[in-house]
Amino acid sequence: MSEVIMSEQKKLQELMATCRARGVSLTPQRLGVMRALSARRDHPTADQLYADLIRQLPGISRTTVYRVLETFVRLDLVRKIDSRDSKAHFDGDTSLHPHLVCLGCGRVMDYEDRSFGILQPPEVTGDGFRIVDYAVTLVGFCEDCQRDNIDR
Amino acid sequence: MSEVIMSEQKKLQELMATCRARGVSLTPQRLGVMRALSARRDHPTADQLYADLIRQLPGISRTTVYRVLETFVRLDLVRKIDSRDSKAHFDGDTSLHPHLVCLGCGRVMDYEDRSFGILQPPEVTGDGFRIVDYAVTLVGFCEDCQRDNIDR
DNA sequence: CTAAGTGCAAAGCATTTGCAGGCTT
DNA sequence: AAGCCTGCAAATGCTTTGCACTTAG
Repeated sequence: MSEVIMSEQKKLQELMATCRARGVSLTPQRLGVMRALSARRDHPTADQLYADLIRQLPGISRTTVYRVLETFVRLDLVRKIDSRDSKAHFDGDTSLHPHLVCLGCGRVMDYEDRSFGILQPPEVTGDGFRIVDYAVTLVGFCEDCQRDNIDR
Repeated sequence: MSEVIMSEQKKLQELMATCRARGVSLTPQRLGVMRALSARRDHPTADQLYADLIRQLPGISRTTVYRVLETFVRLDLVRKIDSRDSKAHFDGDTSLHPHLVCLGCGRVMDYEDRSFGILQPPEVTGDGFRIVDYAVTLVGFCEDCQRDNIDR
């Protein structure tokens, strides 16, 4: 728990610093989205964040959540993750680490071993493709979905 | 070129064998989709395949392309790939290998070194997540998109 | 023959956009 | 005050679905 709180505080400070440095407004919506994202240890979709936020920030719109997340990605505060459920998921931890994607419920989580799948791709491949990033995704079924036997 | 032809032939034979074995119909549409997919060495979207097919199989519908691909995935003839462009891409090679995803044009291709990123994830993680598959995706810009300087 | 497969049109979702009004700096 | 942000509603784009017709086996 203290870990989550810690990173939440740190993340909010990072947001404030970045807004100042990059000259973007620090709005209650942006603060709220960052807080909502940091409060979870899974990697939620825009809509899940909207559902979380509507309680604390009544009147916030889905559109704003999408736009704020887009801004955060542009500012390198948040990483957008491709999942298998045709929804974008978001991770407040922008460092490179492997993810678990559940085929049952669509949840995206961190894999416990953060050093797993550390690769050294070349900057440029033999056919001239310039590599700027990579992702390692472990796919399967989370504990809950195994129990529920919802194997899709 | 002979490689592509080879794998196309092999793939069509695999399709026929699988249809027989699993009791599903071998329709011209299914044959066409498999041929269209095998004819490319990138990993196209359903819509790209539809565009390729409309010439050889006038009258084929987009819906059918989607449905045929879904069937192929179910029959393990084709693998569905998550990309970054919010479109599903399809790969006739179902074996595990790394992909290149271009942020410029959205193209998905094979990475030349097929043994790159071979990992040994555990069957079950410490928190009970059962791993059944994984993906290694290298993200960047293909040669064409570097030339065009379309860096989005 | 008959179940499986196809085509069409319409629906379904996640996400984006245009625009008018509101809020940060 | 000035422009960035937000909210609403409508639009977009990929994909799926309902239904009647067709075709493979």
